[in-house]
Amino acid sequence: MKFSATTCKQLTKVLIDWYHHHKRDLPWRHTRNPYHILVSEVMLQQTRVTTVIPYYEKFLSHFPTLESLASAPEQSLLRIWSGLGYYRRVRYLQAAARQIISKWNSQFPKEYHDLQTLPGFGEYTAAAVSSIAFGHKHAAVDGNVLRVLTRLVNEKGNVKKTAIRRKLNFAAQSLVSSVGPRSAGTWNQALMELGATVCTPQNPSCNLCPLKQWCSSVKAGTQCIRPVKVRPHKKEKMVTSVIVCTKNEQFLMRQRPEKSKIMPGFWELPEVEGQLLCETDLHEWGMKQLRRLSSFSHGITSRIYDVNVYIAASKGKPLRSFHWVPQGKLSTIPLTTITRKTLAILESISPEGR
DNA sequence: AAGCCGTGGGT
DNA sequence: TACCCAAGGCT
Repeated sequence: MKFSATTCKQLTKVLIDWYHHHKRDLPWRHTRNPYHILVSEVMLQQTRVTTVIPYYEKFLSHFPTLESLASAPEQSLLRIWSGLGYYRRVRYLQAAARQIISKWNSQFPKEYHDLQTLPGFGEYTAAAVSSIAFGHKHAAVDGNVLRVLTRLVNEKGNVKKTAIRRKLNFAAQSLVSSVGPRSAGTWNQALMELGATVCTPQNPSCNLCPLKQWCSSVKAGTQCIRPVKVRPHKKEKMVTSVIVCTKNEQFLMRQRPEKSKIMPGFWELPEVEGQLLCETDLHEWGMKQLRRLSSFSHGITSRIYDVNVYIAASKGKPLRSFHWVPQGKLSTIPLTTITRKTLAILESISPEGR
């Protein structure tokens, strides 16, 4: 499982050379600012590069420094992050910024073990930041690297298991240890780039791969069945109804509670489980049903929602938990994606707002 | 350790 | 359509 010192030297040199010729031009590859690199790493967690790019630019234009992030109101954080998903990430990011200022005297920690004490920093992010921003030799093992290494050594175990992870982490560490001084970040990114563009989950381009000569899977012809995948649970189907209730250019909305497990602090239109069949519930909410407009599909983690959109009219006093939000204020508060999709449908039907 | 946390794009 | 994800971390 362990590569020889000679193999490590050759393999890393070949891949780093390949990287210099084939790397994509990405915004976070033009900076050495550890905070900016951190923002990119957090955004890229479980999120595609093409999705991240506009969010990265927008986020840094609003919060260009650790200090500006640390002092930002939570609502403005959530608003900028809205649509990117995994909203806990941005809360951890702000908590980390505040810790760096308070516990580290505003000096960005350079050591892997110091970085790992910060909220939102797991093994991967600590290794990525310490190597990319500071050149420290820690293996950043993400999903791409896991796949590349699995194929390289033709690992047939389940990469979700910690025992297998340990083996692959060990191989990754032996490789990063062999690169030249200050090249650890380049090496880690090269390995990830290979996984993202050549050693892809489906139909890997082995003919284009600079590591082909060392790849055990290519020798065995097993690259397409590595890594072995375990069947995830089927997504649970759900039905919900969103109610658009307007009055005087205002929308009836509520804010999700801070203790909510999902999307805490975000604003949303009134929503109930299932189809909206009778109007009696609506009356309690201070609404009366007018008509069903349309429906759309939206997935949230392990569930897939069939979202029905209804238009209702205001009638009497709304529940205390609801607020009238002026249309012009919608762009200043964090909205759930279901709410943004619903408002977009409305917009497409009557562009001027009603 | 396994399950949860979002989303949009590709097949 | 239904399924597969994409630079993970936390509980």
